[in-house]
Formats: sequence, C-alpha cells, structure tokens
Amino acid sequence: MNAQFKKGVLELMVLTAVSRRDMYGYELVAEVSRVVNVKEGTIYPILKRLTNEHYFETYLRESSEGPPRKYYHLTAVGILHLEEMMREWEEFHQKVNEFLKEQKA
Amino acid sequence: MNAQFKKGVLELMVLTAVSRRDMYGYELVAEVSRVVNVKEGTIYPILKRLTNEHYFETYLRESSEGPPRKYYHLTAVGILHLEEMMREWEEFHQKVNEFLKEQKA
DNA sequence: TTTAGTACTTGACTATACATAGTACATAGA
DNA sequence: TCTATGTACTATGTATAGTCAAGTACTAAA
Repeated sequence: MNAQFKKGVLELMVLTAVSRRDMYGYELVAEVSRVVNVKEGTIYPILKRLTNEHYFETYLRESSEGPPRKYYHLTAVGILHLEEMMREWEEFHQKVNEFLKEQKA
Repeated sequence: MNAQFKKGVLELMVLTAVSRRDMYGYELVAEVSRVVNVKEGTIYPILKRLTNEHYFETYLRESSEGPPRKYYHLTAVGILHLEEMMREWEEFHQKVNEFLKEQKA
C-alpha cells in the first residue's frame, strides 16, 4: 500500500466514521483498517489534532473490557469541515481519474 | 485544494503524462496544472527522483523559444512502475470511496 | 536595453504517516 | 496468585513529499 496516497484521506475517513456514530480511538483503528491498513500511531495523532481544531469533542465511558474509552463526537464546525473535505476529495479524485484516463495525444 | 491529497498522486500523473509522449519539465507543470495546481518546485524534484530511480531517461533538445529543454522518456522499468502505481491507486481510491459512502450503522 | 516568457535548479519549511515503545486496566487460565 | 492476552491511550523520533521563494539563464519582442 502506497503510504503517500493516504495523506489527507485518513483524516477524511476518520471524520466520516465519527459522523456516523461516536467512536473511540481503538475502535477507529479497526474501522479504518477494514479498508486501509493503519496503526494506532497514525490514528491517535489525527484524533488529537482534530480535537484541538474543535472538530471533535470527547467524553469518557467506562468499559468492561479494559481501561475507559475516550469517545469522539463531531461538533457543528466538524460537520462543516467534513462537508468541505468531502467536496474537495470528490473533485480531486474525479479530476485525477479523468487525467489518468485521457488517451495518448 | 488540500495539499495532502496530492501526495503520491502527482508522481502517478507525471508518469502517466510522460508515458503518452516524451515531455520536458516546464511543459509537465502546465500539463498537470490543467487538473491539479502545481508549481515548478513540486514537479522538478519528482522528475529528478524518478530519473534517479531509473524510471526516466533524459535528453536535451534545443528550443527556439528559450533555453534547451530536458525531455523525459519512460524506461521499461518505468512502465512497470507506472502499471503498479496505477493498480494501487485504482484499488485505493475505490476502497476509500466505498468506505465514505457506507450508510450510518 | 529592458521586459516578458521560457526553462531549470536549489534550499528551507511544513504536514502527515509510520515505527516503536511505554503505561495501564480487565479478564481468563495455569 | 501469577501470567498472558486483549483493550486503550500516549509519546517520541523518522521519512517522505509537496510548498514557497529565490535565483540563474536563454530568447525574442517592445
């Protein structure tokens, strides 16, 4: 898997997953990894950054299977940010694909 | 435009453009910029790297409009590399799009 | 002779993913 | 009881690649 392709896209995937329902970090690693292989060391910094930027709010919930879980919830600004990123990704990958599929001149 | 989305993809676009016909750097900046805005400082380092990795061969041609142009030509290994990257990009963006479009759980 | 367009190069900066390691809690099994 | 395993989060250092800004140099036209 080309690590460079992931840049920026992982942020979008994390935002999207959390927009569907509040999730905790460890769970997000598994969720994103269904599609694109990622490690904790990649996801947790993204969560911290997006929280610092006020796109996420967090709260703790105890777990019967280990230490308390820190859940991430998408804020109102977070929703706007997600929508904007989604638009940019759509435009980007479509334009790129058109370029890649053009015929020889 | 999200700068992060470009990582890795620009290399693929440059390889693709040169695979259609030999091109020089300044021309490639314009060609790629039709779709994704880039500067010379982005494209030239990619060309140098791909040449060092033997994916490109270069030759000079004089120009009536300015200094000589350094043309890039895709080598046999370059073709293999392009095909591999193209496969990875296809798989990557399709998987990502499926993930982004899944319904709420 | 000055300006604009062409063409290439370089260096410092920045963002992000990755690898690795460490802390800590809960549960199951020897 | 002790240990291993799975869960959960955090910190630190590294590599890669795109961005910005500046500089060199050639040609042709104003």
